[in-house]
Amino acid sequence: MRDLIRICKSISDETRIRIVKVLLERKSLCVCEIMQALNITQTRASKNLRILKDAGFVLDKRKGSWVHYSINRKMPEPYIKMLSKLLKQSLNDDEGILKDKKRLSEVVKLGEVSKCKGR
Amino acid sequence: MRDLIRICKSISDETRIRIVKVLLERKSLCVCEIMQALNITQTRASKNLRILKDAGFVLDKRKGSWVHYSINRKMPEPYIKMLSKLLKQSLNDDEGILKDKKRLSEVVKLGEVSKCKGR
DNA sequence: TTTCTATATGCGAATATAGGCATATAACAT
DNA sequence: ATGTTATATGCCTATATTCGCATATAGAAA
Repeated sequence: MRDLIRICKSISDETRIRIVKVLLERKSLCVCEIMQALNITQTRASKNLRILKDAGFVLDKRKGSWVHYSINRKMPEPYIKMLSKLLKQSLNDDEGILKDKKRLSEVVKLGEVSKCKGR
Repeated sequence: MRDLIRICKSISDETRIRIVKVLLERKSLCVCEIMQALNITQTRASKNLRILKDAGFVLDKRKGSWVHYSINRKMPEPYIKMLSKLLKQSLNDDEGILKDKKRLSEVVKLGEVSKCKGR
């Protein structure tokens, strides 16, 4: 019960839904790519990623200075699996989500030198 | 986005998950049956039912003095449909849920004259 | 070492949520 | 009409959540 509630709460927030939606677009993203894609502060990105991680929704992997986050596609709990699927099907016409994806493609494509020189 | 968040929030609470789980056991239940099954106050039952109703998870139907609530199985939003399915598969071994179901079967079977003379 | 860059986190303020008590409303019975 | 039962809701308090600021930590580079 506790787990289920934690998981549901983790996607009951607009910022975190947006994070999941951009993560579903790529194999993995580092925090600075996510904050640029969503146009949010670093604190906000980090804290919400922590919540998604604690829920089991995303995995993190340190690579030097960068931490790469990815959707947990390996051995997710059944709840996570179903909800990832739900989110994958959802909001694909949403204005805000489309903007995030657009910014994401720009950030990842151009490297965006000012921040995140990781690519 | 707003709808999705409202729906996820509606099942991010133990009381409401318990309500959905007992409602999944029957065609419909009135408020007093639900409050007895979960052993909670009337206020708590009513308020949480309202939240589930606003999310589109449950339907209500007045029958005289009683209001019968049921899972929205007719034309639920895709989100609701998937999440109902998820909840149907979930927590079937959960101690608390089993207790709720046990109390439910007693309440509905015996009529429990002290409250809810609706049956 | 010091100095960057990337990320995490403690604290505090604003806001949201849950649930109790009292009360309101609705339907029915007398 | 009055009373009784079922349900809903306004107000209040306790608790939780979100997020910004400042700061801490971690790794790479100089």
